Amino acid sequence: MMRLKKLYELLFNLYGPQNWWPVDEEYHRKKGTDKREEVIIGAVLTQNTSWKNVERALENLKREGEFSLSFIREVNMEELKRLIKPSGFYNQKAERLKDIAHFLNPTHRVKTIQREELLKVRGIGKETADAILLYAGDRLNFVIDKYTQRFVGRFLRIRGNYEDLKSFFEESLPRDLYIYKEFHALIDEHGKRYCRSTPLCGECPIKDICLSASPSF
DNA sequence: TACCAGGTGGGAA
DNA sequence: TTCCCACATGGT
Repeated sequence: MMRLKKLYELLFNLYGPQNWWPVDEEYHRKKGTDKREEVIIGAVLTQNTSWKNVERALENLKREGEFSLSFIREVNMEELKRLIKPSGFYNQKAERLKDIAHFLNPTHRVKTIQREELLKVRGIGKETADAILLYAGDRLNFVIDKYTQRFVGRFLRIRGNYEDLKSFFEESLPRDLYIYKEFHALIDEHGKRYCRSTPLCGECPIKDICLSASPSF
């Protein structure tokens, strides 16, 4: 079986660095806000939503509000819903953002918070928790999403639940933050281009190493 | 028109 | 435990 690290290198050579998580560095420099809070807000807004729609919501927040948890805490609920509306599921997401913003107050710093604590917050599931820990907290937590499950299912014939796959990646890869961040983003990029739910295997540039001749999911 | 997108929580089986 | 559904906007 092709080693995971080799697969990472293959995708990296194919697509180049993805530089996730995208944040507006200049905005945070000027405003003196914490870019990690933009990651947290984006992680909730992107739940089952295309990033394009999340960007619209983030633009609204930038224009009429602020990328900060203190803003989320203070803003009126109806106003928050209006701002994040383009990202869909805005009723739930507004409530979740409020919950998270109150939970991640200054006594709970992202750099030291435990995964189990994050998972207790309503609206933070495993994927969102790991995305926050990895991209906002620089913690070695590999993020598993639908693309990742599809990818290892097809390319490596490996299936399992969230924790199984997370352990597989974490035990197989070097403990390197850059690789964790890039590999997850690269898998998503490949998933968007070719390894879709209805895959474009004929056009896939790495179909030769795929173990799935007839993808079933 | 139908499907999908950087998921989660809750209830039924 | 596993499966199914609601949650909602916007692109293809």
